[in-house]
Amino acid sequence: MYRTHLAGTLSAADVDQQVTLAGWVARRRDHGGVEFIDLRDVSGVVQVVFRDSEAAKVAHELRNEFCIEITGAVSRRPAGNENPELPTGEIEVTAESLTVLSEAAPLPFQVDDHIDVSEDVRLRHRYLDLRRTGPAKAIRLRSKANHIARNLLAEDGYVEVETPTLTRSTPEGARDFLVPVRLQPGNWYALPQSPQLFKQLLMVGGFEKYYQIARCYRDEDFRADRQPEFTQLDIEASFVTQEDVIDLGERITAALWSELADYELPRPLPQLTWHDAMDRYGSDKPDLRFGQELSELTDYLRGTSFRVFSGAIDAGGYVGAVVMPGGASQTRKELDGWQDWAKARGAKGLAYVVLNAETGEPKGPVAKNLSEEHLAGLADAVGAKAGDAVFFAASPDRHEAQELLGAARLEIGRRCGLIDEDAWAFCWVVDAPMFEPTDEGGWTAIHHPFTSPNPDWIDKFETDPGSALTYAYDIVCNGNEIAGGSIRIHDREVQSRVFDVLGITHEEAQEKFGFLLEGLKYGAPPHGGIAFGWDRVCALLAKADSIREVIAFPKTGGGYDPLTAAPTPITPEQRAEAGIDHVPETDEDAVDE
RNA sequence: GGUCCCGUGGAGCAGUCAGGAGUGCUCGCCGCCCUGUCAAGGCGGAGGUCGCGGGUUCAAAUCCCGUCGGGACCGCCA
Repeated sequence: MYRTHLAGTLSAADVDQQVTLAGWVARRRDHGGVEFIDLRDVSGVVQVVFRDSEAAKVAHELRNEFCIEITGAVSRRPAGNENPELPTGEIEVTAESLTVLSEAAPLPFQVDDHIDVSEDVRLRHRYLDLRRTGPAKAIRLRSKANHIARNLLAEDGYVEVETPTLTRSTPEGARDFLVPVRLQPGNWYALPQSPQLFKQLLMVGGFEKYYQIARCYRDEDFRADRQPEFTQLDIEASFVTQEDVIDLGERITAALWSELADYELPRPLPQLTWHDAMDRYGSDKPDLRFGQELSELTDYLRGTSFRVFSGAIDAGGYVGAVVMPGGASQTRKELDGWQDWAKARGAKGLAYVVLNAETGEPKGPVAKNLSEEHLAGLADAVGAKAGDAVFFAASPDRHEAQELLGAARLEIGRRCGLIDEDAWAFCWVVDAPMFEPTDEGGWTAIHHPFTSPNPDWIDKFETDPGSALTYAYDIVCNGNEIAGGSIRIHDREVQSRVFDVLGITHEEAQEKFGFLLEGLKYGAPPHGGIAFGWDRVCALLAKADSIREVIAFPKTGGGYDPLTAAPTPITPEQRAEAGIDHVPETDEDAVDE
């Protein structure tokens, strides 16, 4: 045994105890005749004093982050020398012996909680970064989250099942990571984008309740909340309705937030339909921490001579607005800045009217184009008052215009300080559409192609694919989708009709996921599930800006791992052996995808 | 694929707009001093391809072009 006690657990109750401690030199304060060391281990920090001993001579050689072992007696600190900042501040350990277990080279950065270090440097020496309180705490929090979820699901009779990571491409829609197969040159595994099909087959397999903390892989561009490999808490159950899954999702979320964020979820959580969310917030993951709901003006402005609006209205589209409180006081430059902001996200611009702070009189370039009547009632129509700015979006594509307003709403929330950073606001978004139009005039699944239409549409979704609704549900927290799921199709006939709408031929369906369709033949139970974006959940609980904070060894934006320097080139031998360069003998050998 | 920001001793910054000697700050590092500190203190010292390449100029950290790396966002990611 290297030690008898943990540094951070010592207290006045241990006075006169002889203890052996092992850990790191967090800080040293050398006064010549007496030297203080803050000894840090996993439990915390305690002050070690070196004075008048052989050990004291060696102690002068200590440097930060040396790994050491000391033996000595616990004593109460001299009166007036207590440190109320430290849990162990009442006592100290007077070292009688000191062993240096491992010296530390000069550090690339200070292992010190109050020092700012760039993320790049932190990740390159992540093992040092993780010695710091904040980063360590985030990873420990994630461990607790895993534990909470596993406990709850196990008590509910859920079975943890691992599924393959070397598998076949599944149709989530992202780009696959591919792995060459030495034994079958020209054939490749795909890393799973999610365990979706496997978990459905586990339902066919009669497990009824499955979960897994599953690693998933998608080869797309990265963001603060995206990594090439990420984790889902993946759940599926048989003989469940949407209400059952929503209840389970809420119980898991409630347990996590109760235990890790000291927040009790107001259950049941509010449910918004997907269309409500779009109409009111311009987003399918609305941030409900603040108001500023959108106003639809399509009918109000019908008949306007302003071409930007009439064009959208006449095309059967949408005109709407969002209010920026106090926005009339913005300078011309700031208002122009909104145009650049809108253009940066692909819009033509962001029309606006400002209401004079004293008179409420509407002003601005757009105001000149609107009739007296439209201007007179505008403030009431959008819920604005004198001194506010009103931003408009108009488009033949209703959702496109709403999404622009939704993005503007979030920007307004940020700029006007409307968002309480300590607040939690959860909701479900339900009744999502099944399909959305593709650029080629066809249809694509909004969720995934195994999502069941709801009972209103199950017999007729082909007749109006754009309006058909699904049994799909997302849980949203502060504007983040933290989990999403659906009731699946368990009927081969329905599944095949969905493929028809998606323009997937029978042959293509067989080629891509024939194994699922085959499985559905043999008495597949009704089933559904949900998957939590685990990195995002943990990041929210940790109040972290990026999911990289809750990943032990994350990658940077380019998919680069600063610690291992992966990915790396391979040797010619590896290349030859992997079969990467295999050329199909005939065109028929190449799978057309 | 696109837009914006950043790159200066080991760490974090200032200096760049308005060109004039590698100039400055905080921390760390090395040496010496110091018996009650706790982000200890004092004195002294070392440490630089101003990301890289090219251009303009008498002169470039600074201006221009390109490039690499990092970050944020749009596209993309059901």
